[in-house]
Amino acid sequence: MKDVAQHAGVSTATVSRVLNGHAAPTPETRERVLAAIEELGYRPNALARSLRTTSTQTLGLVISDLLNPFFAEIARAVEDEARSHGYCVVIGNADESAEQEATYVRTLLDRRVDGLLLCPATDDPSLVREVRAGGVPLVLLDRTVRGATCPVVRADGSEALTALARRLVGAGHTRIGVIAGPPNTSTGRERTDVLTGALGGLAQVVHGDFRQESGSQAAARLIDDGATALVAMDNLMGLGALGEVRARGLQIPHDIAFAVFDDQPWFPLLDPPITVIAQPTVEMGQAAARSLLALIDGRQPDDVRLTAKLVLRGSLGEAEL
Amino acid sequence: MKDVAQHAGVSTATVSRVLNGHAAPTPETRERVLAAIEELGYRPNALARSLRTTSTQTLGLVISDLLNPFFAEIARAVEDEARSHGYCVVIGNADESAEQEATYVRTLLDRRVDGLLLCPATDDPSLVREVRAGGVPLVLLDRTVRGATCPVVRADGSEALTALARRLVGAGHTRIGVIAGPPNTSTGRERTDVLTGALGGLAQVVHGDFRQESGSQAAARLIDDGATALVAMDNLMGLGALGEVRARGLQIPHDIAFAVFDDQPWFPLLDPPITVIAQPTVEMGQAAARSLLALIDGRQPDDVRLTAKLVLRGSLGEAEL
DNA sequence: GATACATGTGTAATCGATTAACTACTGCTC
DNA sequence: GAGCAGTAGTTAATCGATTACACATGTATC
Repeated sequence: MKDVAQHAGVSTATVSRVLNGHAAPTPETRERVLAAIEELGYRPNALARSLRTTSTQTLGLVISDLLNPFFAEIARAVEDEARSHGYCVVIGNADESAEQEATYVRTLLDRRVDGLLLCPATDDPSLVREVRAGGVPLVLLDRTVRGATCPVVRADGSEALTALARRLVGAGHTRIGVIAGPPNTSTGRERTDVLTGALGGLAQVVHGDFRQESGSQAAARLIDDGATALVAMDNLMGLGALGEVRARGLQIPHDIAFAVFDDQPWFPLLDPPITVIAQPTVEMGQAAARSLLALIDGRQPDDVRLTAKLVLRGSLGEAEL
Repeated sequence: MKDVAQHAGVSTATVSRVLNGHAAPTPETRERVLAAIEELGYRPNALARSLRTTSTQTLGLVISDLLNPFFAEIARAVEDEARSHGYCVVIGNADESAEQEATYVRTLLDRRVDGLLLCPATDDPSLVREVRAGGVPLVLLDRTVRGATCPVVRADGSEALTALARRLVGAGHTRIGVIAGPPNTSTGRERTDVLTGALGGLAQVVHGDFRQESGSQAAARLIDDGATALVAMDNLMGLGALGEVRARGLQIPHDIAFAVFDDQPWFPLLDPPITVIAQPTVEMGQAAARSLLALIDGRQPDDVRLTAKLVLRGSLGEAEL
């Protein structure tokens, strides 16, 4: 910057003013400064600027698992929304580990992100408290924590799950295997509660960890126990469960009915296409980004609750009639 | 930091030394400082530190498309490798747009990342030159550019593609549809060149843009033209093509043989499972991160060329016998 | 011609860390 | 007891920007 100033025969203050679009500098001065910038290929140091202004124009996004397309889609939506408001997004991948999540959150705070989006790995509120104590704007995404004191953006699957349960029961299934998420996550618990509640005593629940491998194992146990229908509570466990079904040579829906929470582009390609509960991922990402930007802006956004939808495709068999 | 110093009855210099593990401070002083840090909940400002040390302990990673699981896997691997060396990764999503790619690269440079990993959207070398001019360590990943002057990490699919071609020709296919990537990307061009070369005059090429929609369209045209085999040059176009095949009610492999460049966890679930050329994504990400860290360390890493493998699963029909 | 006021620019403090250079103290040797 | 070495800690410069305040100049007013 000093070089630019010297080159243009002005002070660094003037260069800064030109850079920040202040009213002060003469058109002619501005011209000279811009020419010098161009000539020297100068680019301002964002670190120094942020240090001075205490604003980084950056949002932190800590997600549970980058390999999970559900979160990848969300990340993508957050990023688009943030960019359109002049913000950058730094993505942290917690890998469903509370420890790694905490590490990432602290790293992002140390780098002074202007706000933080968090998909909590567990419903333990201590990390959230820590962030709040630092005074950094925080929005929770997809999952919440006990006694959350910040805006939450998530999808409500109750209606869809209830409809799904009604169909399964109506079709005469009496042993319905539920591949549930971890009970220490809000989504894991709530989805399972709603579904088992709606199924009366017909549900058998096995908890997985939102990963493919646990889906296969859970499916194996449930099938062994005589389940005639399987519902996986997220797409990765669904993938694993499908593998197990396939490995055993079972036919969907003839031998077993099948549904998954979360849609994926390839579900329609299976034979039969898989019935899912689709979450509005793009809207979730957008809403979360918008809430966070509002918070940064000093406003107090409301919680956002979007609706997940049951998409019937055939893998439930006669339950879809 | 001043507060901590005051609280512990020492100067900021001493606090800094404790923080950075210098030898100087007495165990007793260290104890007092740590206590003060704990008590005040002090966390050092990474911006200020980076400004002073000119090191951010951050790598930039600009990928073509975050929604493409191929890149998501790579991102994940890069992140893991970087973290194990104490580095953070900032991911930028270029969305297959050269313009957005350039914007992101500049943003990351402005934030003074210690090094940059780039999956170039096109083979235009100007952006690479710009980065090199700034003296920032740079490694290209998956794709290269014309006259690249920096280490490149990629997967070589020549052998696998040649083997694939041999099988298709051997099985008597004479109209083989190739859904190619954009000709202005190195991977798009090279894969297509190798495959069409190995197929002699039997290939019909339609170019897509590495996205799902273009895969469907290309497949539609190729099927209309009488192709009896389809090869998609990346997983998203493969997804699109599969949708088109399915929409037309064609049976794989009876009506049409099918193969895809890139493996995906759900390919084995289809009926028949899809034959693919699998790239070692994790190794690519690791190697790229390692090369970049070496470069940052002042060493000169060699280009890395990993090998993609043909995985036969049944979607080629008799070509797999 | 003195006074007031607007306008464009420069000076220097500041953000929060790191670190070279310096000072003060302790203990040892001759 | 002077001289020296070694250790622990302080002072102050520095990184590269922003911005309050001061200053100089030009114009309008009486």
